[in-house]
Amino acid sequence: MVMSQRASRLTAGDWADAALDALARGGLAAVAVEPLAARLNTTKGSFYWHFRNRDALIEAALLRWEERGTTEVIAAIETEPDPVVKLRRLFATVIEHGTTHRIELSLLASAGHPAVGPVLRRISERRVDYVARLFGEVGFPPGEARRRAVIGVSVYLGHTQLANTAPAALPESDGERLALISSTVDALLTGAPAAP
Amino acid sequence: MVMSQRASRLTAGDWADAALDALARGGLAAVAVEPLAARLNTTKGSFYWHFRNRDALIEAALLRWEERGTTEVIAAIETEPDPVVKLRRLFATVIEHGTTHRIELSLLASAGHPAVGPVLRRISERRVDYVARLFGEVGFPPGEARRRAVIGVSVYLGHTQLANTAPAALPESDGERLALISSTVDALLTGAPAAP
DNA sequence: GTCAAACCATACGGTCGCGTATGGAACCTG
DNA sequence: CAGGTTCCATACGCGACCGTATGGTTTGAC
Repeated sequence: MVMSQRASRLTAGDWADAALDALARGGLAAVAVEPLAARLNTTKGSFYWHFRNRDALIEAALLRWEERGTTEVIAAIETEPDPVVKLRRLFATVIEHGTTHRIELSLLASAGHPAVGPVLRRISERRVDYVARLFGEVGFPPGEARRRAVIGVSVYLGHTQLANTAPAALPESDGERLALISSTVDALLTGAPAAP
Repeated sequence: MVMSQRASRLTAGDWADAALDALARGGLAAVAVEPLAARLNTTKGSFYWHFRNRDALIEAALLRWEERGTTEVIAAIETEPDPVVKLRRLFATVIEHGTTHRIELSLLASAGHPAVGPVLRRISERRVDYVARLFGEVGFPPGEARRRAVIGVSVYLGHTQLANTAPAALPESDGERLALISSTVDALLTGAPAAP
C-alpha cells in the first residue's frame, strides 16, 4: 500500500483502505491523518477534501470493513445450498482471511469507541445469527442451534486470536489447522436430526 | 483508582496498576504518563523517579498482568487434584475475570509492540500447554490432549470476545453461560479413557 | 537536630497530530 | 480557451504528551 508515485487522484475509498491497513498494523491509534497521507504519498489537503475529520474516516473505513466481512462473506457462502457444506466453508475461512481478522483483533481494543462498538456488535451478532440459522437449516431446534452457533463462533474467534498471538500453539500446517476446525464442525453437527 | 487524596508515597507497583487500569479502559494509547499522574493525584516527577521512561512502565505493567493471569490462576486451580474438576474450574473463570480479559483484548491491537507481542505469546502458549497437560492427566494421549486444548482455549477466548463485543449474542444469565461452557467441557471430555 | 536518600512538583523544549485557512493545480464542460 | 468544479499542498495555531532539568519535600538513620 506504500505508493511512492501516485498515478492519479485519490478517492475516499483509497483513504478508507489505507485506514484499514493502518488499523490492522497498529490499531486505531495508527489511523492518523498525517502518517496516512505520507503512506499515500500525498498531504492532508486531500484528506480534508474527502472527509470532514478523522472520525468520518474511521466510520467510512469501518463500514467498508463490515461490508466485506459479513455481507460479502455470507453471499459467497450462500451460493452453496447444503447447510452442512455452508458451515464447513464458513469455518474454513478462519484460515484464509488473515487481514480481516487482524483488523477485528485490533478493533477489540477500541470497543468503547463510539464508532467501533456498534460495528463490532453488529458483525458479531450477525455472525452468530447466521451460524445459528445454518444449524437450524441442518435441523436443530432453535435453542440448540443457537448454542452450537455460539460455541462454533467462539472457536472461530479464539482460533483467530491464537493464530495471531501464538501461532506456535496451533498445529503447524494449514492442513492440520483445517482438520482441527473440521473436527470441531463435526462435533457441533453430532446429534443432528436425520437428513430431511 | 481515582485517588483525590493520596495517603502516602506511591510505589512503582501503584503506577503499574494504574497503567493496567488505563490499558483496560483505552488500550495502550491510554497508558500516558501525564494522564496517569493526574489519576494518581500526583505529577510526573514521581513517575520519572520510579521509571526510566514510558516503555519501562509498560513492561512492568505487562509482567504484573502476566503473573496474575497465568501463574496465579494456575496456582489456584492446582489446589484441586482431580484433572476434570480442574478443567471445569479453569473454564468457569471465563465468566469471572472480566478485567483480565479486558486487558487482553486491549493488548491484541498492539501485538506488534516489542513488549506486548512476547507477553501475549507467552500467556497464550502457557494457557494451551496447561490445558493440554490437564487433558493428558485425564488420560488422553499427547496429540489428542493438545488438539482438545486448542479447541477448548479457542472457545474460552472466543467467548471472551463475544462477551465484550456482543453480549446480547450470548445467553443472558451467568448461569446459562456457565452451562454453555460446561457443555463444551463435557464434549471435550467425551471419549476420555476410563478413569485410572 | 543533621544529613542523606527517596520521592515529588514544576518549568521547559521538542515532537506529533489535529483542524482551519488559503492559494494553487488538475480536470471537465461548453 | 475560459471558467467552474474537484482536488490537493502548505502554513498556521493549538493541545497533548514525552523526556530532561532543577529545586523542593518527606522520610529514615544516626
